[in-house]
Amino acid sequence: MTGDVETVLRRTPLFASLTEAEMRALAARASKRHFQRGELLFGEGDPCTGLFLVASGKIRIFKLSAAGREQVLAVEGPGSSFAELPVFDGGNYPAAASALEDANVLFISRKDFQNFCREHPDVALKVIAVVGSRLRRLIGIIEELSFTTVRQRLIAVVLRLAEAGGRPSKEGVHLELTMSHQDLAAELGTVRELVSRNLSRLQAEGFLEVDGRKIVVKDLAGLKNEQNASE
Amino acid sequence: MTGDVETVLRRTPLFASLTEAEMRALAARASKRHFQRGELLFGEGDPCTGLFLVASGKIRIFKLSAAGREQVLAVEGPGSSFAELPVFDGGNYPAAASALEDANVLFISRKDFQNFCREHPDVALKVIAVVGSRLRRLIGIIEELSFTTVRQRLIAVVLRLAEAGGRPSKEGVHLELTMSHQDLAAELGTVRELVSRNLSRLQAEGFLEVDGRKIVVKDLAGLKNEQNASE
DNA sequence: TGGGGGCAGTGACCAAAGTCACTACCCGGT
DNA sequence: ACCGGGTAGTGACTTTGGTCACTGCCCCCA
Repeated sequence: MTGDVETVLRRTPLFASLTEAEMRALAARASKRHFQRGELLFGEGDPCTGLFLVASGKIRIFKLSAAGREQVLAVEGPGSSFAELPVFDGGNYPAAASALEDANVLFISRKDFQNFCREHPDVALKVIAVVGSRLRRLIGIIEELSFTTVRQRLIAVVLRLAEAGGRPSKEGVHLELTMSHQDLAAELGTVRELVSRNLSRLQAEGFLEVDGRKIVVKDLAGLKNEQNASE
Repeated sequence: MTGDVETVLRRTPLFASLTEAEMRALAARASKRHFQRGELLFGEGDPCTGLFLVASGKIRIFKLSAAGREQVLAVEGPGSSFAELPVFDGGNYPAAASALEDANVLFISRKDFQNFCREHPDVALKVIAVVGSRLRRLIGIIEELSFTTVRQRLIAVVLRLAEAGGRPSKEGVHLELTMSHQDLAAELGTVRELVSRNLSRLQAEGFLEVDGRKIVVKDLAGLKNEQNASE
C-alpha cells in the first residue's frame, strides 16, 4: 500500500522535489483516511493535529456563521495540501473542512511534518510558496466580497466553468453545475435564493439558458461585459 | 547608522532569533527608506522587488477597486514585515501599500532575502509563521465581510479602540479616532457616508457620544451585545 | 480676512441583499 | 404507488448598502 501513498506524494507540489529515499521515509509517516461526501474532516477551532493531502475527491474549506451561513474559502482537489499553516504556528484550525465528494486523503502528523521540514529546507520554501498562493486566493475573495455584487460573482463562476468544462456547440457553450445552488451560494458568500434569482435573471436577459443544473451560455462576450459593468 | 538598522531588525519577530554576527550580515544588506504620509510604497501588480520592514510609522496594505473604493487588508506598525510572500513565489504584489503616517522602513532585496533564508532554515520557519498569522487575519476579514453588517464591523472597531486606547471615566470610556471617516470606511470595506450615519445612529441609540473624532462609549456592555445581535 | 481644501453630517433616493413562506419537482426506497 | 428528503423557483417584503447632492465646519495660508 505504501506504493500507492508514494504516487500521491509525488503528485503533490509540496513534495515533488524529493528523492526516492526521502519519499519513502515520508510515506512511512503518512496514514490514509477516507471520508464520505459531506463528512467533516475537522471543525473550525479544533486543535491542529497535522497536515492533509488530497489523494482523490474534493475537500471544501469553509467558515460557518452564527446564523448558519457558510462561506467557502477554498476547494482543494487531488494533489493539493491544506492545513499546512496551523501545523507551524501551533494554533487551531481557522476554518472547517468537509468532503465535497467522497475523498481519500493522506494525513501527516504535526510533529512528523515539522521535523521533516527542518531536515529539508527546500520543502519549507515550498510550503511558503503554497501558503503564498493560498494568500493570493484569499485576497481575491476579499476583493470580490468587497467590490462586486452577487450577480457579478455568479457570472465569474459561470465563465470559469465555461472555460474549464464547457462544451461549445452552435447554440452556445454547454456546461453543468457540479453542485447544488446551496453549495454554490456558499462559494459566492450569499444564499440559495439569490443564486436562483440571478440565474433566472441572466436567462431573462438572454445571456444564458438554464435547465436544472445544465446551462447553455448564449452570449459569452455579453456576459464578460456584464461582469465589469459598474451599473 | 547600521546600529540603528540592527535595532529595527532585532525588534522584528522574523529575525529575533539571529545571532549578533548574522544580524550584522543582514543589516549590511538592508537599506533605509522614508515615506511621507499618503505616499505610495508600491502599487498593486507591481513586480516584487523585495521585503519591507517597518521601523516607524504605519503602513497600509490595501486593494483599490475600479470604482475607486479601497479595501484595507492590513495595517502594519513598527516591527512588522510585509510583502514577504511575493518574494518567494516570484509573483507581483497582490495589493498596494501606502504610508498611513510618515514612516521609516527597511528594504531587503528579493535575492538577498532568499539567500538568507536558504542559509538560515529557522528564518524560513519564522516566515511561515508570520505568513500564517497574516492568513488568519485575511480569513477574519472574509468572515466579517461575508457575515456581518457595516454596523457590526464599526462596533467591533470602536470596541477594539476602547480596549486599546480607551481612557475610562465616570461617563464612559473616552477614545479618539486616529483617522478620517474615509480611511475608517476603507478598513470596514464600505464608504464614508455609512460610517458617519452608523456613528450617528449609535449615538441616537444611546450607546455612545460623538464629538468629531472623539467618542465616549456610554454603554460598553450594550455595544458588545449589539455586535452579535442577529436582528 | 477671505478664500480654498479637506472633512464630516444628512436628506432623498435607488439598488442589492437577504428573509420568509410557500409551491413544485425529482428521485429513491419501502 | 406513495411518501419523504433534498432541491429549486418565486412572490412579497424588509433591511442594508451605496449614490448623489448639498451644507457647514474648521483651519491654513496667501
